[in-house]
Amino acid sequence: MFINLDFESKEPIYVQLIHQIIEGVAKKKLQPGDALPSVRSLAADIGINLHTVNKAYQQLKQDGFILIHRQKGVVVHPDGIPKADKVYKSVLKEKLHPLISESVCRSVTEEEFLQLCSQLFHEFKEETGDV
Amino acid sequence: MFINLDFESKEPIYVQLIHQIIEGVAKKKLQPGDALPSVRSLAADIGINLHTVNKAYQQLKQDGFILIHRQKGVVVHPDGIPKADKVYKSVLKEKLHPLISESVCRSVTEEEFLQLCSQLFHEFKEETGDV
DNA sequence: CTATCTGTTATACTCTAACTATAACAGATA
DNA sequence: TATCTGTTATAGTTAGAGTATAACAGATAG
Repeated sequence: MFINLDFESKEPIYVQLIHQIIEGVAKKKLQPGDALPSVRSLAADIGINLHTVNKAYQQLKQDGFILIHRQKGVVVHPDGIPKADKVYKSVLKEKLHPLISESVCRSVTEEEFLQLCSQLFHEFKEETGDV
Repeated sequence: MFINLDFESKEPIYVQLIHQIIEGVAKKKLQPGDALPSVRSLAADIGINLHTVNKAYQQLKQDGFILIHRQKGVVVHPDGIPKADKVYKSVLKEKLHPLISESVCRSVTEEEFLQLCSQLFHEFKEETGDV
């Protein structure tokens, strides 16, 4: 796998895991239907406990990113990732709020901020291995 | 004060405090030189411990938002808030990254995302009591 | 001078989240 | 039957968040 954790980070391991898997989906390294490692093998691979991996998987399942067949294993959701709904957008807004508020204080212009976001968006499009 | 905390939130109280004060500065409810309540009075006002307020203040001081005169009290930094430097922008980027990556997965278009940010930026300009 | 305000520091305690360590269970499959 | 899957349960450690007191040092108002 392409998982790369920072054990010194204040960001919990299972959150880092979630982010990296989502990033994998965004960059299409992981496509709908693709299999993910079992909780045990991924845990062993990274050198962490299986419960930590399981916690990440449960969260990803809850958010509609993956399907977990009891004996078949874990799979990126075959129907694709659920589109953003109002709840998601509301949460997104709450997460953006403090970032923008501090940016305003630090004299980051709206243009500059949007440009940064735009740049990040393009990071995904570039690495797309579209058919 | 305009402080409004959610004690049920997973977001630590001191972080909420930091965000709200920064938001106050961004909306110019708090201007450079303005006095902030003492750790004790704010703590009593909100109904929390003075150490929790102090933790928030220390962080804000570290980030250049406020000045703390040992006996005079706490003041919004008279010279204004330090402009965004490379470190800040790098951290900002790291915080935006997972948000954008999930948005991409959920089919939020770049335009839609930028529009949301833009909207948040305008929230601050609107409430500005500029001279 | 004294009382009272400020931030600061120190100690100690509770509670929760994160993470680990084992173990066991149940269903599928080779 | 052995082995793989996810799942559940129990138990332990560690760190962060928050609280509770107390005390110190400098400034200031009475």
